[in-house]
Amino acid sequence: MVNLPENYNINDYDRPSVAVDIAVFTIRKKPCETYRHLSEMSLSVLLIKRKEEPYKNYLSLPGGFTIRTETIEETAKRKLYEKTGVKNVPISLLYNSSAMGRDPRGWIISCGYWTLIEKSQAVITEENASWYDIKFVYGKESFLELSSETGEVYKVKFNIGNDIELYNEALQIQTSENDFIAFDHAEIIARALIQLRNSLDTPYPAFRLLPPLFTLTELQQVYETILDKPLLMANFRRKVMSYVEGTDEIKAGAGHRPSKLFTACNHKL
Amino acid sequence: MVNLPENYNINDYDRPSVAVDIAVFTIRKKPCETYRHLSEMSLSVLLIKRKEEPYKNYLSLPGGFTIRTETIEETAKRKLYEKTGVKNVPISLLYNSSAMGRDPRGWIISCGYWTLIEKSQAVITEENASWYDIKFVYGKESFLELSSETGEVYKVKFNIGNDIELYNEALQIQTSENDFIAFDHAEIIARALIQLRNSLDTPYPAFRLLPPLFTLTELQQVYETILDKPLLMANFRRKVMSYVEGTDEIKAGAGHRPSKLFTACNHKL
DNA sequence: TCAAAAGTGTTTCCAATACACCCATGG
DNA sequence: CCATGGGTGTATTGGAAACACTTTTGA
Repeated sequence: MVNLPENYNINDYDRPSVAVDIAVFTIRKKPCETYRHLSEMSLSVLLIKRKEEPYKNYLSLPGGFTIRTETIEETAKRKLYEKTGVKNVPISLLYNSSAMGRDPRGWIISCGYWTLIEKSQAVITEENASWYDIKFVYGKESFLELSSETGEVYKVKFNIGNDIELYNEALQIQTSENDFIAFDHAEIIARALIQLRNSLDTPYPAFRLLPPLFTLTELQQVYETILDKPLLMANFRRKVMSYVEGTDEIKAGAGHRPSKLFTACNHKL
Repeated sequence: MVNLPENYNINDYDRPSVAVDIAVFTIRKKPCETYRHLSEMSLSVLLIKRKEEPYKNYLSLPGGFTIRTETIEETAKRKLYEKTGVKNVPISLLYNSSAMGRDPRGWIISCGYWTLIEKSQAVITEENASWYDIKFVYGKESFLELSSETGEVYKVKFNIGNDIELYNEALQIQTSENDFIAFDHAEIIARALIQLRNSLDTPYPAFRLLPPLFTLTELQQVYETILDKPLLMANFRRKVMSYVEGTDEIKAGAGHRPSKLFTACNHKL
């Protein structure tokens, strides 16, 4: 039996607006260079050029405000559906962004999520939304590079400090010099990319970036694109072999030996 | 340059109250059985018997509402400080709980956190707050057992399904039969315990449950208590040796060979 | 014919595991 | 003395990494 306190009025208390922002990643194939070579892949994130203030014309993540009939995760999935047409995919919580002043409209906290979708499943209807290739560039000055098909290239400088005392990743995003990403979405993007990179213990996330039938080389390319480093084929195959199932189908006609097509399977041996 | 949209009024939109709830764990030593034996340890969680409606007299996690001058994490740390006097400890996000009807007072979402504190650092002033030993009990019917020093024993039934399709843990908490835990705090407690168990890749979390000087057997006992299984000493020592530093101090007078005292160190070799 | 990818086998190395053994204490 | 915990060494195992090798295709 649950009762309410007497004279309780929820409106007596100050309340924030609650929004979600979602970093949606996909894998795109670049055009083949020669008839022999496989097409390379690139990792891309969905960004929307804002048409409204605040941050008009800045790049932002898809998102929106939650409503009382939904859980926050349901809001994130609904927004994902509205922007991409993709349904029924898992979506992971990143962190809650709630620093004072993060949104000039007032007290608005944002729940940051990330997810992966197969590009062919997505229908991007919103005119201002498009895929931006994304990669970390390490060097004297590390940065995150976002590049559009139309040739725009944006750089987000960042520092990642591994503070063992805090037992989690301390990330500093520097966008003050060249502001082009709305709100604190640069940090959400960077954190999502770190999470994505750390998510490949099993190939399940990678399966979500590929069609139902795929070659093991395609799966390996997904890994190599996300991790940004080459892997040895023999070892990679041993690693994922227990998660995939061979089919009778063959992918041929590519200027070299045809390859067997595989499907994801849920029964790890 | 950031502008606001014209005629924008944040009060035009429906907003939830936002709260935090924190699962605070500690390790307690049970009394020694004989002069020879070491004292056993138990894992405990801090619970508060509510004095107010709703859920008056039910057990609940420490927590409270966020305010606009704090981040949500700062709210969680402030609430931790108010209930335990403990400051400057890391605190980890679990998940956001936001299902409709989770709080009878209205639209209230809760950000669930968890943390570890050393018992001797905590000063529990609130009269209705106390430590409850906690452990998973597996069997035909699995449940989570909470027991107080005064002899109260509460059981929370649960189902954990590993849904590979969702790539995360699906947890079903059943408290409908014997309701004694307020709100959805049973789920937060269970999820926090799962996170805690999965957090022992490195001994850093375990260090937070021990005083600055500890024996390797104490560290191993912390592991064994959290994981609820025995570990082999030789292997455990090799595993943690690169994370600890020996001191000249010795713990003697325990009815057996004295043991060296160690400290946590941050420079993993 | 041959470059490129598909696919397999072998060796090495490291870390987790299991287990055996000795040491030191104090009641 | 001896139960109990403190502490170390060694053999085994399994998986990751590195590398060598063969097969198959289509322009």
